[in-house]
Amino acid sequence: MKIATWNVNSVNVRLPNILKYLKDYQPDILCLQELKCSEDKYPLEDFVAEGYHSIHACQKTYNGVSIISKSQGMDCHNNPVAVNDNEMRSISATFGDLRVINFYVVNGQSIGSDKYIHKLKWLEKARKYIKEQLSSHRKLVVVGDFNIVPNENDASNFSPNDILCSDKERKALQAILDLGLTDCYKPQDKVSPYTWWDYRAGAFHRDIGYRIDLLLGSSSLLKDLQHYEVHRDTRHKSWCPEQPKTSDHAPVMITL
DNA sequence: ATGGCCACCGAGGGTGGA
Repeated sequence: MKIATWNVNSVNVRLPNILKYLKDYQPDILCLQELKCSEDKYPLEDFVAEGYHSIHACQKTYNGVSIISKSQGMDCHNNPVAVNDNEMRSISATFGDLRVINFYVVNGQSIGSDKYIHKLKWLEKARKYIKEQLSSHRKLVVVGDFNIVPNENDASNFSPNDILCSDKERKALQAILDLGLTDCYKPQDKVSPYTWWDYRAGAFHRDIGYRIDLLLGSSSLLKDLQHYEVHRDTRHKSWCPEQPKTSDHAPVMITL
C-alpha cells in the first residue's frame, strides 16, 4: 500500500505532472493540496481515465484538497476542519480499515498577524477532529502540507522568529502528535529532509528547503511502515516535458 | 547540471504562497 501527499499548486496547471506521477509511482492513495479550482473545473475524468477514484473539497482560486485512490473511499468528510467556512482545507475518507485525513494547513504569513492567529485556531480545531477520528479508527494517517517545520534540522534557515518555525506552531503540531501519532519521516544518508523549496533564487538547485509536508501515522499503521521517500525528481523540468513548470513542493510517499 | 518565482483573476497589477 502506497500513500502519497503532494501540494501541487494548481491541479489544472499540474495535471500532466499528476497523471505522470500516477503512472510512474502507482500510489494507492494520493492526497493533493492547493487545487486552486472550483468544483466544476476539477479534472475528475482525467483521474477516472487513469483508473482512479477521487473525492474533492474545492474552492475557487485558493486552497482545495482531494484524495485520488485506486479503491473507492468510504465515509467521506468534506472539509471537517473549518474555522472560516469558505476555506476548503480538509477532507477524509476510509479505505478498507485505513482512515486517511488530508490537510492543507493555513500558511500564517507572519508571526502575530491575523492569519497567524487563524492558523493556530485552525490547528486546534484540526487536533480536536483528529482526536475524535482516532476514537473510532485505530489505523489512521494524517497527511498534507502542514506549513510547520517539525524540528530545527528540518529547515535550511531555521529561526523561531520566522513563520513555519515559531514555537506556537511547533507546539500545535506536537499537540497533534501527542494524540498518539508519529511522523513517518525517516532520515536518509546524504539526502536532505526537505519537501518544499522556494521558486526563487535557485533554492531547489542549492537545496535550500523546508520539511513541511508530513505523514503522521497511528501506532497500528506505523508497525507496517516499510519505506518513506521524497520524490525530488518531480522538481526537475525534464521529468515531465509536457509541463516543465513544477510545483514548489515534492510529493512524499510512504509504503506500508 | 537539477537553474535563477508561480498561479490566481482578469486585462494589469495586486495578492497569496512559504
